[in-house]
Amino acid sequence: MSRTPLHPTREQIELPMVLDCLSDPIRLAIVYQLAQQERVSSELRCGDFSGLGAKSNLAYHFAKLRECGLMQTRVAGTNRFMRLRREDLEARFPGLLDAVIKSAAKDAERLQLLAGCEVVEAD
Amino acid sequence: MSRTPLHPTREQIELPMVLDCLSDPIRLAIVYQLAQQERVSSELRCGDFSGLGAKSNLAYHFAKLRECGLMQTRVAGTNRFMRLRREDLEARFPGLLDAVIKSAAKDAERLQLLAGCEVVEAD
DNA sequence: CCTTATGTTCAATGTTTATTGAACTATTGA
DNA sequence: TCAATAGTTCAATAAACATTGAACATAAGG
Repeated sequence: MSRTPLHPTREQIELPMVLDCLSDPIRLAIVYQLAQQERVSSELRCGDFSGLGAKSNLAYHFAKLRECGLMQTRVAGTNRFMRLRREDLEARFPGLLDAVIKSAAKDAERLQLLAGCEVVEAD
Repeated sequence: MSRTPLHPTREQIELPMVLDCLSDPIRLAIVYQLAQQERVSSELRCGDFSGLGAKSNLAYHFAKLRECGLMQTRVAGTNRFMRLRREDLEARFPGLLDAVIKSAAKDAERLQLLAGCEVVEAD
């Protein structure tokens, strides 16, 4: 397995790529779940999203989320911890991420955003 | 030419479709141009976007923008007038459209948003 | 009428996309 | 050292997408 993957710099983050990333229901669910969890911890493992699909498909979506600058991946042992790049996104596109997450929250059931993912309390 | 095309009701507007629509550079440019023009007039003709591509390709993008609920089309003679469905979008996804348009404005040159479209003063 | 202007629709093309299962890599812990 | 765990990568597939030009429909103006 390669080392920690490449991420775009803040300046390299592009609006169309970000919007396209967020337009996929699975990726939107990943981002939403990360945002929900933020009050508890800013990071989640890949495995915490297993309710959203098969491992290899999730890896594909994780890669897209990384490439467009929405997420950071940190390697720790056999785990990868993901977090939203809130500050970078806020710097590039003020208010955008929040607006999307709030919009998603409004439609949470319609979007089946929480399919199979109980939000776990940190210990 | 068929009569005024179908538009989704406010409640039928879906977040992923809206984001996907806005993720295409040409459609983003159309929305941006409509938003810029709003201070002068809330409507633009299809032909006003001819700087963005070939007619048939634009018609394709117009259809997408209509189907996802971002635009309204009004038929008047041989012209079609388009306007942003601001109120419906604000009701469904508060703050989202503004955040996207502001983000686009920030990157206007990078996105080549105004390619071939001088904003015309109303008379 | 006939012509012109405005858009849409259609068919064809090539590209990108999401999804799957299998193979692979790397790390942990027994 | 061996097995189990966590993720990624690859190849294959089917579906969706953007783009083009030609054909079409409709309305306006001479």
